[in-house]
Parts: sequence; structure tokens; C-alpha cells
Amino acid sequence: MSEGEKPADHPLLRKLGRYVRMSTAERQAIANLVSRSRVVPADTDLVRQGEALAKAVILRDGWAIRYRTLSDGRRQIMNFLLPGDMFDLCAFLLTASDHSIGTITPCTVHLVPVSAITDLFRRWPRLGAAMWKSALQEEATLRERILSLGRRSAQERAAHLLYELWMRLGVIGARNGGSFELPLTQIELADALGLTPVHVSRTLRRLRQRGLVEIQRRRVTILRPRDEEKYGEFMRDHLHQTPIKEAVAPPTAAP
Amino acid sequence: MSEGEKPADHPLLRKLGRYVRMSTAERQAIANLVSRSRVVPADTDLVRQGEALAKAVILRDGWAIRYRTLSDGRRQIMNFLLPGDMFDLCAFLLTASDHSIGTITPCTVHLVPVSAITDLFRRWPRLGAAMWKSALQEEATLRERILSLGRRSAQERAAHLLYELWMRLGVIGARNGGSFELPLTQIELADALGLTPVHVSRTLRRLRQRGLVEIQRRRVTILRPRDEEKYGEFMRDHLHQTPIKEAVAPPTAAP
DNA sequence: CGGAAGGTTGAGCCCCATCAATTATTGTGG
DNA sequence: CCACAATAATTGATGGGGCTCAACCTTCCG
Repeated sequence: MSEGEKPADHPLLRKLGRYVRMSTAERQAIANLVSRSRVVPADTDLVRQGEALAKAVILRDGWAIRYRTLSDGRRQIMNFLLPGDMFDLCAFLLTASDHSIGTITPCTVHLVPVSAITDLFRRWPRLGAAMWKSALQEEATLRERILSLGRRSAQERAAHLLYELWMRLGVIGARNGGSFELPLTQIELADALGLTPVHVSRTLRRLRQRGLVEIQRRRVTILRPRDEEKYGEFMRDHLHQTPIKEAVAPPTAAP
Repeated sequence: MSEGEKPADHPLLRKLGRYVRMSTAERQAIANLVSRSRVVPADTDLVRQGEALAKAVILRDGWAIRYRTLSDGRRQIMNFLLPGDMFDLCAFLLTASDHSIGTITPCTVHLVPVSAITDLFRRWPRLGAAMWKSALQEEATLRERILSLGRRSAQERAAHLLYELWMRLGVIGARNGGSFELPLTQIELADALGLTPVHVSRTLRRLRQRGLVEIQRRRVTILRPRDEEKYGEFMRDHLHQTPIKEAVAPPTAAP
């Protein structure tokens, strides 16, 4: 557990900044939330399915996954958690988590007590609204994945996922130009795409051959970002990357 | 648009009643929410993808679906909306919906202005908590569907879906014993399960042959409800059918 | 340098899709 | 109530996308 980091450029600020213009005081409120952090090694579960939830979590650095496994070992990754993502904000409402959350890379996380969340919502309603909006956005990506798994081919799914990650990393400034670092094995991609690792390998090769992406080592380049329908009809706004409509106070939770 | 209905046995009351014990005043607050209703014919879109959201909706009677279509006509149903379900509670945060909502059967719905929701959350925090919890529960079923589509076989998916519907209908008292009315065509089942209608037919036949379900006309009977792993390792608590942990005030939204 | 983990490639198969035809069911107007 | 059409469900034949098994190669890392 460390303290005193500089949250000047925290990815959460960048993310919420897309929705609301923040005052200095509001930025400070966020800074207080993330004043303490801890580092978690790779391949570690932060939350295990069936366990009770205690605190909300904000990811500052690294990649994590939300996943569930069946008793015979089959695993499905629900989505990827990137820097700036929050989860279990509503932890206090549930007795147990229906899924696990695990780190892919070493992660820096902030564990936030429920009371800090509820206080923030009460005192800084606009921030709360932005947070709710980003939660809604995450729910939209869940639906997007349902569409992918149910109705898109392997190539469409893969292209769409890479495009989604490219977009999300752009929001938090973790992209340079068309390319980004992808710290995933093909096993993990397979578990997210509902495929086998073998078929992921073939699928990525075909995307490369079609000139859609470039993949070397663990760097991915989206070659034709304008050609959206090639990436499975990616909805630009499915991520709801637009400012909040009006000055609305957000949901607040109070004990 | 009609008025003055008796909400004495409104499915929303049954649903929220699983989470909180409600006072008479609280019941009255719900009753006020659903005092006006309107009937919508079958196969009608309540919300169309890309359109702005105006009001929250509470479903009183009938079945509806949340779905998205691709430009070539492929459709994926995200989930089914049953009596007592609410949606777009956070409508005011979004500029446009990323998916459509359409009726399957004729539906009775309550259109609730945002202000009524925010008021209710402010005045009746425990009700708000129960509503948030049921929203979280719906999100859990989205994840469950991702797991199904990504990692379960056609038979497992179908069995799991029927079991889910059976459970949810039980909560709102729309079940008698092991059987329930399923107003879905196999085309709709196919679009929910990520299969073709032809294969749905074969899959249901196999489930019948294995003695898991009975299907006649549009009545479905779950034959071995105790045999949960046969239904794709259904997590009883994935629906979070447990009371709220503590006396917590819910998120409230205020303009 | 050697082992482990990850990635690639090939061969064969199976689940589910597709196409097409038939039967059953539902709904409508006379 | 029946005739008839439209929709839904079923069945068969065939094909393909993705899975499985297995071998080999590459990258990573102590």
C-alpha cells in the first residue's frame, strides 16, 4: 500500500472528463478517492465468484478481466477492465459476486470503501452522474459482446474486439496513433471471443491478410479505423462517448 | 391510456418484495408510479436503437425483448423483459439507446417521467435500493447470457434459458407448478440463443427426449428443477434472490 | 542454455448452418 | 363452421466454420 502518488493524469480523470467538465474542487475529490493504491501481481483474483463484496475498486494501471468459469473448466471472459475503470460500485447491495475479477498484468488498484463512494456522490453529484454514465457504457459493451457471440463470425468478433479496445484505450490516452499494447495471450482472447486458441490464431492471421490489423509481438495496429463496418459494424456511439445531456445530479447512495 | 387500475398485485411489488419488506406507504408510492398505464400491441418497438430516451418504462403485463440488429438483418436478443421489469431508469443520462426494445405479446406498460423516478428514490430510499438491486440482477443475467453464448452448447443454452425464465416467472407469480406459458416462436428463441430456428427445433426435441422439459403448444414444463447442473449449472443466486444486506439508502437521482 | 509457455500449422471430425420440402398451427373472412 | 392463407414447426440432406488432437516452432525468462 503506497501513498502520495500524483493523480494529475489519472486515467479516471480522462475518462470522466469526456462526460463533464470538472472544476478544481471536483478534480480534488477524485484525487482523494485515489490517494491510496496498492499493486497486485499478474494472474491474481481480486474478486472470486461467490465471495462477498467489500469495497469498490478503481483500476489505475494494468489490465484485468471479469470472467466466469464452469465446473468443467470452460471459462468465459465477460469484458476487459482497463485503467480508469471502476467496478463493484454497488457492492453493498449484493451478498455475493456472480463472477470473478482477475488481473492479467500487474495492476495498480485503489480500494475504495463504500462510504467514500456514497459521500462523493452526495457532495459531487455531477461526478456521480459521470460515473453512472460510465457504468451504463460498460453495460452497453456487455450487450455488444452478446451480439458478437450470438451473431458475428470469428473474424467479425475479433476485429470488433480489437477495435473496441483501441477506442477505449484512446479515451484514457493509452494509445499512440493507430497502435496499442495488447497484453493478452491467445488463450485469453479465445475465452473472450468464445473460440479456441487454435482458431484465434487462424482468425488473427486472416485479419492480417485482409489488411485490417497488424500484429507483431504484442502490439496491435488498427489499419483502417475509418472502415468501421469492416470491424463488425462498430457503433461509434455505442460507447456513449458524448457529454451528459443536462446538468443532472447522479444517483447517490447513503447509508 | 387508462387510469385507476388496481395495482394490489402488481408484479413489481412481488419482485421488490423479495428484497425489502414494504410499508403501506411504500406500497402506495409504487402504486402511484403505476397508476397510469397504456396497452401496446404485439411486435411493436417501444424504443428503437439510436433514438433518444425520454421516459423510464415499467412493464406490467406481457413479454418484451431487448435486441439489436445488424445491417444485414441478423438479430440478437439480449434478454427478455417480463412483467415487473423496469428499463431505462437512467434514460436521462444517455443521448441515444444502443439497442431496441420491442413487444413480443401485447403489453401493458407504465411510462414514468424521470422526475417521478428521482422523487421516488429521494423519498423512499429503501425502494430505490431494491430497484437498483433488481437492475444489478438484470446485469447479471446479461453476463450469464455471455457465458452461455460463448461457452455452452446449444442444449445447455436452451435448457439454461428455459430454467431462467421459469425462475423469473416464479418470482412474479406467473407460474403454476413446474410449467409456464412461453409466448415465443422458435425464431425468437433462436435469436436469443444465437442459433438458427431449425437447430432450435432439433435442440428442444433432444431436451424433451432427455426428459428435461416438456413442451406442448406454448406451455413449458421444467421436469427436473432440482437437477440444476443439467440446466447448464444454473446458479441459484446468480439472480441475487436474496434480501438486501442492510438498511441502505439507494442511489437517488435529482435534477 | 534449457525448459516452459505461447503461437502456428495440418488433418479429421462434429456441431450447427443452410437449403429445401413437408406438416402442423394459427388466424381470417365468408 | 369451414376454407384458405400465412406463419410456425419439423425433418432430411448437405456443407462449412470452428473444434480437437497432435506436432512443431517461437518467444520468453530464470
